[in-house]
Amino acid sequence: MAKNYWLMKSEPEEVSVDDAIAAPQSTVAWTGVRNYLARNYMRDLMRVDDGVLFYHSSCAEPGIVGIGRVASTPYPDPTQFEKKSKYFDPKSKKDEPRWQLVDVQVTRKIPNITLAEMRARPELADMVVLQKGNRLSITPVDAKHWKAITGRLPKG
DNA sequence: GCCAACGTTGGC
DNA sequence: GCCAACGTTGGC
Repeated sequence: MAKNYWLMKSEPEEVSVDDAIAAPQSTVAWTGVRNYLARNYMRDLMRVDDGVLFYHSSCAEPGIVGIGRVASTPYPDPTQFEKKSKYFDPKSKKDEPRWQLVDVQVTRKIPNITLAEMRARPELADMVVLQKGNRLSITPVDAKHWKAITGRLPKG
């Protein structure tokens, strides 16, 4: 089965690429997704070893700051059951969890490919994340876009 | 802080 | 099932 590729947004004030790299195995559980389409991508379409573009959002310089991989099969997001969490979902049942997530492992940090830089590159113009009105925190990435982005990174 | 875009909720 | 109101995202 061919690999799929994904762009996953994280607010650096919550989980930055450095936070992820500092975590055990440089791996973090992708908690807090509360959008059904984004959930469905994780639950139904992601496979272990799919490629991940780690994106910083809601910050001074939004952009792609790391490369990673899907590091687990889907499982229930624990924060949906934590009453003190801002991601608590009172409608979710333990025996029928509403929100699923995957683990993401960051394999390397890269110099920020900013949103402005992405928009300036014609070969990236039809990336889902760049489309007008897109707000999804997880979007699929075409293999051609993955190659265009990862194919011209500095060594390291 | 503003606001465009879009998802969710709830009354009917 | 419709749709107005409301909430959230996220760039600027």
